[in-house]
Formats: sequence, C-alpha cells, structure tokens
Amino acid sequence: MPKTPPGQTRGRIFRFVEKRLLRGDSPSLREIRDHFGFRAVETVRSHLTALVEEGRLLKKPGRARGYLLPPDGTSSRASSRTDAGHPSVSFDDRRFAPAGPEEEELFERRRGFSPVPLLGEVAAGGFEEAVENPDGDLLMEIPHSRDPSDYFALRVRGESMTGAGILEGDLVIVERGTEAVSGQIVVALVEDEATVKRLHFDRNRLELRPENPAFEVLRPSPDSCRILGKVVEVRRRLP
Amino acid sequence: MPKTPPGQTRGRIFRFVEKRLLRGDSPSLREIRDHFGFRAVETVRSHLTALVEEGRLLKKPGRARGYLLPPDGTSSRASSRTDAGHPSVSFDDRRFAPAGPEEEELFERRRGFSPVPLLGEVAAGGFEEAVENPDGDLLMEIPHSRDPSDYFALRVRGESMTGAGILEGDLVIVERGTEAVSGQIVVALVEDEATVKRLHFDRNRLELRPENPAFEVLRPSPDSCRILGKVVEVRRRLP
DNA sequence: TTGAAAAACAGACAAATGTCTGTTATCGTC
DNA sequence: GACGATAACAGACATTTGTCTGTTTTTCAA
Repeated sequence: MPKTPPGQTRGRIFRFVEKRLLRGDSPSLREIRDHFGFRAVETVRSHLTALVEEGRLLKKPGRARGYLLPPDGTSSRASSRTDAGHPSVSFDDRRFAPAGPEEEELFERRRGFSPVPLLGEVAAGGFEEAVENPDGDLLMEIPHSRDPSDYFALRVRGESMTGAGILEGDLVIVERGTEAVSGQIVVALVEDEATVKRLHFDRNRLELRPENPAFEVLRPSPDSCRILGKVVEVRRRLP
Repeated sequence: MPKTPPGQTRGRIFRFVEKRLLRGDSPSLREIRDHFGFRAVETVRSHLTALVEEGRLLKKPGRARGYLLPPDGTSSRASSRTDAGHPSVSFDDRRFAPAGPEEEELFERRRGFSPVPLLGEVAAGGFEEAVENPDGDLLMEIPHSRDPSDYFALRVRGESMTGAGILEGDLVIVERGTEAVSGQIVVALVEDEATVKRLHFDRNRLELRPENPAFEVLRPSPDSCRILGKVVEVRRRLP
C-alpha cells in the first residue's frame, strides 16, 4: 500500500472510528485494517495511538475494542449558566429517581450520550408507577459532569404551552437536581398530576404559567405542588 | 451465590446489558459477571444465550463484546405512512449527500440509533460547503430500513415557522430520498438559500408556506427551487 | 545528499474474551 | 421422594484482539 501524505490517512481513520463509535459499534484494529485494505495491524494501531496522543480519541487500556470519543460537546447547544443571585427553588427529590437497584456505579462517559427513560405523559396521573415501567429510552447528550439518572422524558398532553413551541405529543426531557430560576419551564406535580408550565416566583409566591391565553395561571400552595425538574430539551417527531 | 427465582436474574442481566449498549459500551462476559458478583463466566453466558434465543438480544458470532440490541422502535414515535394516491414530489438528490468517501458499506444496525451530521443553519447561504464541514453530530433513532446518510440536521434561523412550533435556534432533522406529500414541512433550497416551510402543491403549482402571519407565501419557479428533504424531527435545547 | 519523521509492513507474542464440557444445588411438580 | 428444569459453579480451551519489536519505504527539510 502506497504511502499517503502526512495526516491524511490519520484523518480518514479518525472519521471511520468516530462514525462507528457514535453508532455504539466499536471497531477492532483488524476491522479497521481490513476496511482500509492495510496489511499490518500495526499500521492501524500506530495511527490510533497518535490520535489518542492528539486528544482526538480516548482509550481504555487493556480492553478489547476499547477506544472511545472524548467528551467535547461538539453537538447541539450546551448551556448551563445559572444566573446566580436570582431566587430559585431546588428539586433534588430522589423519590422519583428512575435508577434501578444495580445501577449504582458511575461510568466515566465518552462523548456524553446516555439513555434517558421515557416515563409516560405529563398531565396524566399515576406518575409514580410510570417510574417503574418506562416506555422506552431516548438517547441524549448530557453534560459529563452530571449523573445520567437525573434525566427522564415525558410526552406532553394538551395545548397549554404552544406559545413556547411545545405542542401536544412532544417529548420533553427533564433534568432533576438543579436549581430552578424563575422564568424557566419546569415539570411540576400538582395534586398528583404532572404538568409542564413556566415557573415564576418571588419571595414566597409561586406561579405556574401556561404559554397559551386560553389557559389560566396556576397558583398552587407549596404543599400540593412539587417541582420534578426543569425542561432541558424538547423533541417532536413529524409524520 | 444462592439460586434466585426463575427469570429474575435474567431480567436484571438484560437491563444491565441494555443500559450499557445504549451508551455504546458493550460489556464483556467477565464485566457482567463481576457486576453481579458471580463466580463463573458461564453463568453469564448461559443467560445471554437464553436472551438471544428469546429475541431480546442479538449477537455477532465470534466477536468480542458482540451483543447488541435488536431493532424494535420502542422509543419515540415511529410513523412512516405515505398516504399513497396523493400528489408528491421526490427528492433523491444525491448532490448533498453528506456521506464520506469510504462510508460505502451498510452495517446492519441494532436498535436504530445513528449519528446525524449537523450541517449548519437554514436561511443561511453556502449550503454546499456546509456539507463538507459538519458542525458535529446528533444521535437519532432512524428506521432500520433506511440509510443513515439520508439524514442531516440544520439549525433554524428566523421566526417564519413559529406557528408550527419551530422556533429560532431549533434543530431540524431532515430526511432525504422520500416522497414529499403536500402539507408536510420541508427544507427547500431557493436561490441557494435553505429555508424551512410547509410545502403545498397540486398539479404543477408549488407553494412554500410559512406558519406565521407576518411572513409571505413563497411561490418559486420549479427551476429556482430544490427540495432538500422533509423535516422528520425538531429538537430544542432550553437554557 | 543526508537525515529525521511519518507511513506502511511483518510476524511473534500476550492479554482479553468467548466457548465448551461437566458438576452441584435448588425449586417446582407429579 | 424422584425427576426435570433452571441457576450457579469450575476450569480447561480456542479465538479474538491488542502489544511489541524490527524493517522498509517515502516525504520533506536542512
């Protein structure tokens, strides 16, 4: 196989490995060798070693198919400012943690894609049972500083947030365990029913405002209302 | 290790493996064994073999860390009806295929998560260069009957589709290579500028309708307009 | 031209990982 | 209580996969 200009083959190998890793299908050295038609495994290994040194890949030592993508948030928007100084409520209620019994350990994650359980519908009762029986999983990129089990998804029912671009049938991904800033969109449990609204509060008054003139502002008492988390992503499938 | 009721350990092993696979981190038999505290690898292997026979897992034979999730579309909404009989335009224009040179082979995919390149912004010029330099990748579930390279993502600029719940800054995921039915939301290239609109047509008249009264309907000539694909998913990150 | 650096090759080797065969124990059922 | 089915164990074994050491070739720069 002829020698190619410096860096060219390296880049092609990186793109190939990146694509495979994003698919969750880590290639072996020999698979990469065969894909490019090399005759020596070492050719591949030296390129991968160089890519690790350049920081473009990570490697779990002593492990088959052990290359992974470094976390770098190249995808989507990653915003996490918390405008300190504003009044806020915290919701670190672990009663609704969807974590199973044997998921205690935290893995260091490569690029932060992680499964997020779909727990059911908002504005539908029986939220607690939904935690036990998720409807499936979404894959979403989360900051690698956070615990994947802090996230869950719900399907939206009703039209109360159409003004914020959240329509009937949309999926909202919810983050638990952070502070809510007044003005953010949250999922709240009012009278055992989950609902998506924009949260507003000063001192001690709490308001859940719909984003649709046809609906009314909720002013629940602090006892009857629990903030499950804030909405960090909205997804909609179109037919 | 004491014997547990039939099926119980099996279910726990499945959930553990499923979670790892969704993260793109296929576990080895010994990793599973250690996680559950077994003393024999064979215990794990027999459970996994049974899971494959039950159809809950797939396996690539003779390969390290070769278990994968079967395609089953348990996540999100999967709709793909095409209401035959309606007038439609097809857009199988391969000029904008984001596929690289050596991505010719198709992998059989487990549960259909696949990377989708983020090519840039709609309503921004220079679309062709964007194809060469994607801004990153999203991970999305696609029907396993389709080619992953038929999908790409764009960031929305402007307010012309707020009525359809598509806001400034949202990401739209676009599918090439299918027929567009009148009434669907598409990405069109008009005068070398990409734009998101709802497509309407009968016989030979073509309309690109915004979903915001402040904007006007476009009626481009067929020559100056190219349909890049239809929008299949909308995503929005919230601060 | 000479030499350093990178690309590619070759083959032996070691570690990780899956496979096989056989054994023991527990649960439920007849 | 015998029996089948399943869970769990034990250890040898084979394949896959990563590692190492050394060589050849090409490119580029001094």
